[in-house]
Amino acid sequence: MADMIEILREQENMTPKQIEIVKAAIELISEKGYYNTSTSEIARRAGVAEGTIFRHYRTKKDLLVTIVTPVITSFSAPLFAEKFVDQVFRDKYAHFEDLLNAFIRNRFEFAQSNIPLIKILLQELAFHPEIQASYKEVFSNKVFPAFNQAIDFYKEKGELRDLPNETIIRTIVSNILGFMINRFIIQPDKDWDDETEIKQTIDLIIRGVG
Amino acid sequence: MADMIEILREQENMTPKQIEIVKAAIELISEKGYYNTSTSEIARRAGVAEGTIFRHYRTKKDLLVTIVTPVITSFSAPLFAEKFVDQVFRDKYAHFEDLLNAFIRNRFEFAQSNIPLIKILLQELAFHPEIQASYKEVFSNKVFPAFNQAIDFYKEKGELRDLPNETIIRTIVSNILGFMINRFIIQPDKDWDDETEIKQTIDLIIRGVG
Amino acid sequence: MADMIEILREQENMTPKQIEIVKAAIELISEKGYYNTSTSEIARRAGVAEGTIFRHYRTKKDLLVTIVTPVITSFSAPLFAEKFVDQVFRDKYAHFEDLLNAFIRNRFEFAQSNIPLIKILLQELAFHPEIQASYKEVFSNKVFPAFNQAIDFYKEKGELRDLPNETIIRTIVSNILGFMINRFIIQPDKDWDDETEIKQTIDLIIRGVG
Amino acid sequence: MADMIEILREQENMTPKQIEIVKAAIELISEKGYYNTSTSEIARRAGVAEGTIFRHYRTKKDLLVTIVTPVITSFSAPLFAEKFVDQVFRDKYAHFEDLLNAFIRNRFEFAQSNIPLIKILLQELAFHPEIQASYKEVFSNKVFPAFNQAIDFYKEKGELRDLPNETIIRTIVSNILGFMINRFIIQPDKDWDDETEIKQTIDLIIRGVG
DNA sequence: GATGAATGAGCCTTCATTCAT
DNA sequence: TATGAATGAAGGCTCATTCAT
Repeated sequence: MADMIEILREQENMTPKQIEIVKAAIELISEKGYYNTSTSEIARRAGVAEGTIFRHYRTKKDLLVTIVTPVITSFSAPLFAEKFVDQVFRDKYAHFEDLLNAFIRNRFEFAQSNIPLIKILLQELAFHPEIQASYKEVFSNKVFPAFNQAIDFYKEKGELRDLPNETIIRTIVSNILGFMINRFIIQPDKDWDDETEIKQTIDLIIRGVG
Repeated sequence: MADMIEILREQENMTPKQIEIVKAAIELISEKGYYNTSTSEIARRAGVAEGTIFRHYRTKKDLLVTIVTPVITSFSAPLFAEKFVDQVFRDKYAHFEDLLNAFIRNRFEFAQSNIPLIKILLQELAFHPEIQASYKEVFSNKVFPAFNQAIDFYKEKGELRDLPNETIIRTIVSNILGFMINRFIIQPDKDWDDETEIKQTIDLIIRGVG
Repeated sequence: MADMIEILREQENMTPKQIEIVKAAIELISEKGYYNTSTSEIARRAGVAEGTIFRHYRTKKDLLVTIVTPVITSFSAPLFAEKFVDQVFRDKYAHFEDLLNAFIRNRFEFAQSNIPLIKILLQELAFHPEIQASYKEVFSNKVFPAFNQAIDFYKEKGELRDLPNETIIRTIVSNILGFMINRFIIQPDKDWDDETEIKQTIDLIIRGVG
Repeated sequence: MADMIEILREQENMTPKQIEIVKAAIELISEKGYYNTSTSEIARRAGVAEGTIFRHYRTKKDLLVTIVTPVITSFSAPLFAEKFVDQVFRDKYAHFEDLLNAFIRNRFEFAQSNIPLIKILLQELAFHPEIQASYKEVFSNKVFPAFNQAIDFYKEKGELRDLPNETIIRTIVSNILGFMINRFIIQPDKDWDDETEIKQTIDLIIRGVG
């Protein structure tokens, strides 16, 4: 799983100093939150002058948005891929459970590689309208439609109960996020048996909506 | 369902000005977050002098903790009641589903009456060690043990599958919170059919763990 | 040696609450200084409401002045007494040394009974024009004239060298204060042999100016 | 006599703004005292923004300590010099009176060049434990030992009476400080004949302890 | 007279942002 | 492009003083 910072670097053509700034910001903000992290602290940890931050990012909020926006996209990445729906329909995933299985494992690995970024996203989403807007746009234009199509597909195959799609999505997302938040944020140090937990999570969802 | 502010007033014997302060703080902090809300703004909205806040709460953080701590307790209130476990064992809830049904409806009403407070709790939990400590204490000493006993009880009756209790609890909590966060925070203005949603949530949980 | 607070009580006709206020103020201000002592703290230690202080003293500064002013007078008290100069001239003190001896012992005892008050006077004199004015008035109208007459008297008797009176006074005061400040403020816990120290102080002054 | 601010500038490598801040702080604090001087006032007089003060000094107290600490050292400077005791023993000062003479004149000039700083030291010593600690350390490790050696030396030469060293030191310090406080602080505007006053002060000390 | 809740001016301090070098 | 000293608005908090009870 490609690291988000790799993605950033390629997408945005970042200089080495910029990379240091972003890395420092991610570390500090994910640990202490946006409002408890000062730009001077970010600069210090990044090994640059405070002014350098503002040469690359107009404001502190700009830096946050730059960091968080791609995460929103990437976290839902599989659902974006044109081929995602194609694959569903081309029987790449014979059963909904196969799709769910692939989806969870893929998102689990992504989360594992990007814990700090996801912490930031979850924590700051509540406070920054810019982030909310970005999230809503991605969700309603990409995530929801892709999910919708797939769900309709498996409903017709008789693999999903006749529940409102929103309810099914909510159930899937709640169970996955509920697991991951426990796994990576609340009890990261617990001795987890990931394989079993993932299987159980899939099973619980399937029993509910399948 | 008694309003939290009622509870605060009675428990803490608050003066009218104090009530205004707490009300203003809840409104503002739930809307904009703790760090975006200044004490001068709270004072203005409460119709008191800024100094008055500090006569009643030593620090701004103190005010937050005073607001949030009882919510932690109250949100888990049913599980506290000595009689909760008693009731379970005395066959008040013949089936696990009955218990779940009672629990969800009760918590739904509580949430409905205290949306701003619950928003504050969820939003600020990440940033304030004091709140985390308070939450952890309540969870591990009260919520978890009560849940545990009840789950064991219904397991023996064969109504719950042989999953780890933690997994069962996580499933219950994830689905309930997932619903409520959507219902009250993300899409509060949507035209919800609460009765149906609640039934579905219960059903989804029961299918998963039952 | 009558305690200053006794004097205050008699002179000012103070109520019991007032006495408590003044006592608390003296304790706290002498320990921590005027600016580090809040009126709320004084009220608490005095066991009265904060408002009560302002019923008796228009301002906090007023309270300080009320406390300090009589100390200025009392510290120079012997020199005030009409009879002081009389006594000198009526040969009560045959030699300057006798006078000095009586004076130092008397002032030593006074200081010993009123350490906190004298600390306050010395510490706050620098910052409060009101106190300075009071001090200057007493010094130039009472202390200096009385000293002057006595010094002239013993000069004529050939017991004092022909130094400017101001220099003689400064020497006397410097040596006495130098001793007392060490004795009561800088090293109050040292194991002092007061009798010897006093005799030495007298001797040092006499050798200098005698 | 090098001005203290010169010393500060060299020792601490201060920027021009810093020098202005320190100068303004010295002026204001010596006039009105630490607690009557606000940082905004210091900034205004220094011609800098208030924030600039805190870029150079972490707290207001820090600024005070930075100003006062070197004064404690410098005021006792001659006694520090390795050569001071050497000089005494190498007969640079044949008689105690020569030493005292050199010492007083040197300290007189220092005081004259640094009146505001010495006022601050004397005034604030009472209220700031940090300053007290610094003073005590210098006094007990440097001033007292140097004085001690010199006194013992002249005692053996028969030039000082057999008084406790502490008493001799107290007499010297009391008389010198007594003179200087009158000269520079209490009556700075009087028309002083410094030469005569200094000679008299020396004479009074020598008569007392010699 | 006594109370103590309420006031609000003023303080110290932080920090995102600017700009001359 | 990078620096980091300087800025100044804004924030949390203290405390002498007032006043209705």
